[in-house]
Amino acid sequence: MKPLSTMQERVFNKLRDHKRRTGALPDLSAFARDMGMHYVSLKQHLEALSKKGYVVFESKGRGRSPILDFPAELTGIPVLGNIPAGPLSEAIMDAESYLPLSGFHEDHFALRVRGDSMADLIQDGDVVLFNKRKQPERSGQICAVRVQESEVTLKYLDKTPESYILRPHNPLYPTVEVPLNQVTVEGVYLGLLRGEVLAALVQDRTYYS
Amino acid sequence: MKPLSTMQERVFNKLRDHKRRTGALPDLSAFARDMGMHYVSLKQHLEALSKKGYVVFESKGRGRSPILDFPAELTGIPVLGNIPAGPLSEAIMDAESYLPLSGFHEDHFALRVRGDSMADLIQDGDVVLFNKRKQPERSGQICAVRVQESEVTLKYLDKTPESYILRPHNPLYPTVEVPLNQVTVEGVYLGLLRGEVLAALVQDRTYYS
DNA sequence: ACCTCTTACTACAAAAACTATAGCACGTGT
DNA sequence: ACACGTGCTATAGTTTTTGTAGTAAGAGGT
Repeated sequence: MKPLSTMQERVFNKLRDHKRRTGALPDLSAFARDMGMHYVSLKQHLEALSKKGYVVFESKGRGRSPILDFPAELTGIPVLGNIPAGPLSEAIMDAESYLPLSGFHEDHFALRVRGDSMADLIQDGDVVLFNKRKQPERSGQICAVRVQESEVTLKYLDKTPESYILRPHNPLYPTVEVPLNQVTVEGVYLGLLRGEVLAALVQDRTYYS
Repeated sequence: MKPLSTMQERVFNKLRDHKRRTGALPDLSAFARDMGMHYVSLKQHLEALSKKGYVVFESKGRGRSPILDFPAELTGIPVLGNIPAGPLSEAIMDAESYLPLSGFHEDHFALRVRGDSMADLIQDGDVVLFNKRKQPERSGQICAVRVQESEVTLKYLDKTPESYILRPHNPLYPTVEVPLNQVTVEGVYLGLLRGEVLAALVQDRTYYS
């Protein structure tokens, strides 16, 4: 992503603050006044931000309110198809879609579950929401864990002084014990979505007249 | 809910159509042209609709775009705490909250599940989405069913020539067979939400400047 | 020296939205 | 019969936002 100039970054930050405070985005004129900046200057900055992909900005003509918003990649929670070997940040780069869940964002990601190691609690195809910053504090929390360099899997996680115990919900799968240093906790379970709910949320946000 | 006059209803329907077609709501002027109606007339109709609770309409002053939207009760899916005895339509009246899931609406409702008859597939506290118009077409679909005048429960539903078989997922609960005329299928399972996802969606929509 | 990007301004034009006011038509109540 | 309110429509004028065009100065790279 292209770097921002000083003013562009100030505009972008103020815009993000406004969205957090009020939930919506301001008028251009009001916003320009707020920034102590001329309307035309602000517009130029927004056009630059739009060209660089930081905002969605689309003028609609004289007198008409323009479209101004953040792109889904910046406000939605990334939904990952599967998490292959490699760092999590890389998988987040090519998310298959984004969930527009306000309140969450920076510390969260979602995973479309493959397999049934947590069945029947979590089904194949469910989209599970995780916090990627927190470490599990209680024993028995569901976590997205990576053993050494393998794929990420979903398990109940128990901690002993020198190892993690990875416990599936499905009794057909084995419980395994792994030394602490071989385990990376990629995220702590927060909730899930199943079925047609997904289609309603994972809409690409298209903009209309 | 107060009745609408001829013109008010036409405005309301056209507004709903526009929202369905384009996803957003139109400018007042453009919309008035579309209706072959004067701007001021349209505004009066919208004010009347607003007073009767059919739309949210808030003027912001000259030159400023007004706020125009449907209230959550009309676009969101009602989430029912529990479904007591009595008709479903009555329970929908006092929904505890609404899920803003675009695409769905009129034929759907959600239920906050109590009990664990479908555990571990569906947990206590999950919010399950249903279609209330469709009847189950395949055997073994999960449905919200009411036996005679009792509370609504969640079960797998199988149909025989003269009875329904209500099968729980949890083996601790009994499978029961009930004559056709004693069973009402209130809804067919579509999907579910679990955990903190709910807090992010079930926000009351407040409107800002 | 030349070009591009960033930043900023002035002046003007177009559209949307609001206000005030007024004219009909159609009831209801007195 | 009359006044009154309600629903619906329209005209004229005001304010605000938004957009367009053109100008200009400074930074940085080629």
